[in-house]
Amino acid sequence: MLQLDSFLPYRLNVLAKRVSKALARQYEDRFGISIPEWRVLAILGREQPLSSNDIVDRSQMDKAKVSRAVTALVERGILARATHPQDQRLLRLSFTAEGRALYDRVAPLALDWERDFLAGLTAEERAALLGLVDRLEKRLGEMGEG
Amino acid sequence: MLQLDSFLPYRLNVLAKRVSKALARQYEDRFGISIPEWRVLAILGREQPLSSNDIVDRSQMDKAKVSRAVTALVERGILARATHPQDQRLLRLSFTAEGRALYDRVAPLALDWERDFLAGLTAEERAALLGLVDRLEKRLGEMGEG
DNA sequence: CATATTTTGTTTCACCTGAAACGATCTTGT
DNA sequence: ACAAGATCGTTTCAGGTGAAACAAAATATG
Repeated sequence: MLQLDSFLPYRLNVLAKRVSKALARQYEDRFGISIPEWRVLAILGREQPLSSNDIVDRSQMDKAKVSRAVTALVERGILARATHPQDQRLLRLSFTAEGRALYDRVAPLALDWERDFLAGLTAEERAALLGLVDRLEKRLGEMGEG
Repeated sequence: MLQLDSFLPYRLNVLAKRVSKALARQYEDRFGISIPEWRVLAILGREQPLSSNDIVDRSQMDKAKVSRAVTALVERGILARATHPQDQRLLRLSFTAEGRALYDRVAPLALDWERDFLAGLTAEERAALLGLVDRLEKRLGEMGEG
């Protein structure tokens, strides 16, 4: 018998969607950034420059979505889009000065929200949760799911 | 510094999306059921009859999405849509015989997939994960998200 | 009672999404 | 060097999405 309360795919989806929406409220209106745009920024905040494909790999977004988010961010002067010297198919995406400044304002907001969200968990519980997420991702890989 | 690897909103979203897609592969082609339709079935599988609003509450889908999924399932003869005798605004949704038969074939598929997916976790880890999801959902409620 | 307000589910509309087609570039094999 | 094929990112297009407007029905208020 399928018990939805304990059916993990269902529970994960509901939780993830609520978290995404709640977090988006922190930056959408204030900075005019969509969820896909925020994801691009978050990934570039860690590592730069990256190609669109790199972002696709790291974000699990499809390449059309990444392309649109990148285009919007470039048009707003937040990202610089250069081409790779050795391979002109590849973009080399990085923050402009303005983009870096924006990221430096948005990222703390996101981290603050996360801290508040996780306030009820101990450090051990947080680590355990991340560890479980890691293992489940790995399991998906083993199962041949992308 | 925002470390995306340990940023839970990001990790949850990537995981949930992959899980949803992988699971959807189990039933989409074989039974012609979309993800929202499957969710409606899963909820009705546990409790019947329900109104559309009940399904909205239990699924975190918006009411337009539920309305469309229900309409499609009714048109396919999978759900019966009766009106409540005391309140004619309310639908009383339940499986037809065909719908019950379909559910009885799809649900085991979903459970099998989940079992395979969770094969690497001990029973304790699974319980811990569900417990954490519960608490995070509750936390979102406290934060006024929904 | 009469009317205002609320609740339920559908529909509209502008936007988002992703699979597939595409042009451009690079790589492989001969 | 050349053709065939792969890879990268953009664009197209058919369909999905959700906020808001809506109609129908119930409830609350004076």
